[in-house]
Amino acid sequence: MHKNTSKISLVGRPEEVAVNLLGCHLIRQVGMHKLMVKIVEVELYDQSDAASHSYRGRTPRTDVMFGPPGRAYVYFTYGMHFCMNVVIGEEGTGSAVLLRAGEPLEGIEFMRGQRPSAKTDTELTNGPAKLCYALSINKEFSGHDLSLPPLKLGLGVAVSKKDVVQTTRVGISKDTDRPWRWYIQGNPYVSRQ
DNA sequence: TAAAAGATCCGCT
DNA sequence: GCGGATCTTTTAA
Repeated sequence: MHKNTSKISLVGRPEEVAVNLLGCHLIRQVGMHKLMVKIVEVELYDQSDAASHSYRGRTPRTDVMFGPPGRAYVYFTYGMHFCMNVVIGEEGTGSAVLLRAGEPLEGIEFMRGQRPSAKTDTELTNGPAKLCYALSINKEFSGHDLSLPPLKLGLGVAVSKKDVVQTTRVGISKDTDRPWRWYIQGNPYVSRQ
């Protein structure tokens, strides 16, 4: 069995940091509603990576990627969607982990209200932008410290290595061969098995 | 100042 | 499976 550390490690070998975010909880407070998901799919992006926003260095948008670990990096894409990352690595390092999918644990009714186009519950949070809609996360959260409400990262249940699949990333056109996507095998909320 | 690309989602076929 | 929606960010001229 794997030991469950008392603290989420966000510095160290980036691949390890990324895979260890699987099973962690993301907790969002919206007024009286408490929402919680388990992270089931992640992707790693870093400075050496042509697919990463940090590849060309620090810009106004990517500034938080180079900031201290444990903050949210939220960006607006395709003219209509938000995606959320967890900034990792020491300050000055442009690396982050994209949260691509989650499994609702609490507040699923609120999430249904946030996702009117979802025909089934799995469609609530089985994609990076869907996750942001379900949890009501927008650009205002970019730079937010994830140890504080109303958006927190919490320890979940440790995921066994044998339940983790490692593969290439989704939706990118550069550095497509990097095996920097991880997901929990068989979890129905994974965007693409 | 302009132009292109983009870590996606949805509806339609 | 495919294409349209829609607009911020970045880069180049």
